[in-house]
Amino acid sequence: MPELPEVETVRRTLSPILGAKAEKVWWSGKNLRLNKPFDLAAIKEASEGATLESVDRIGKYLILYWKGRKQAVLVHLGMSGRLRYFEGESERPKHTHVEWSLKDGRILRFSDPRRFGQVETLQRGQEREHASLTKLGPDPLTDGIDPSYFYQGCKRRGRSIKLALLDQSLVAGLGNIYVSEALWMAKIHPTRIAKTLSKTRCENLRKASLEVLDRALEHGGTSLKDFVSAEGHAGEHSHYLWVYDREGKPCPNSECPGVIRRIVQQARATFYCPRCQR
DNA sequence: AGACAAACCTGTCTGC
DNA sequence: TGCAGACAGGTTTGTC
Repeated sequence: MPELPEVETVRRTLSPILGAKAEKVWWSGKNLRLNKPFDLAAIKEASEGATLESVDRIGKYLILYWKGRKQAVLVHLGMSGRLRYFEGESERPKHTHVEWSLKDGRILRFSDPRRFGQVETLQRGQEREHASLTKLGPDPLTDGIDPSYFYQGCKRRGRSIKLALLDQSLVAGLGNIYVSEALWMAKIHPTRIAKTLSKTRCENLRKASLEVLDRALEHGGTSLKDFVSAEGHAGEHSHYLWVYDREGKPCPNSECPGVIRRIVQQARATFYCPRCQR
């Protein structure tokens, strides 16, 4: 489901529960990503009895900081994960895996049908040292993307630009939807080898990536299916997508007579205009 | 380094 | 209506 704009939307919409105290942590008993053993004791140690102080985001990862705790809670939504709060008593939705009962009566829940998500702990102040975050590139929103870093990064990659952007090591946060969108905006063909891009075209792509993420964020993210904010609202950006999931439709560039095509790269769908992307 | 496949898991949609 | 198969927003792991 969620790429950077969706995860950032969740982060922002969690603000109403900042300052709330977690009374009790509940776990479904099922493991999450890669069936790694879920460490309930660690999650309790990081959050139970503590006040939610802040929520940060790096790439597609959320970090929940609880007051006075050395460990923070790291959350990744995978494909179908949701992190949202509920007002008062309510029936536990299917596929809920972690639940924080808050002292004010609300409940924070992580649910994830496919269980590709992740909930674990990491050391406060050493976030980037955590195994999941160590290989991530800069976060486009909080770190920005330095033009020469981005150009040099492309220069070092001998694979297609689609795959280079999808890999989180160059830039953290772009996923399958927004990579297609950014490449369309920059008029770059998805199979083009990253290192063959000129400095100018890299710069266009860098700017396009930032703009695509900003635009999606303004619309509260893209909900193709599962995604909802922490308040339970779907995002509106699916109505504004240029190429993603639009195979056979005309290129949104009114000057261009092209038709959107779908190809598969590394077992993942890519959408592009064969006419204006080179 | 990178290509490629498979793995993790469930839900939903398509075609016969 | 039923069933098999394909596919889905992500990441990791292993082999070549």
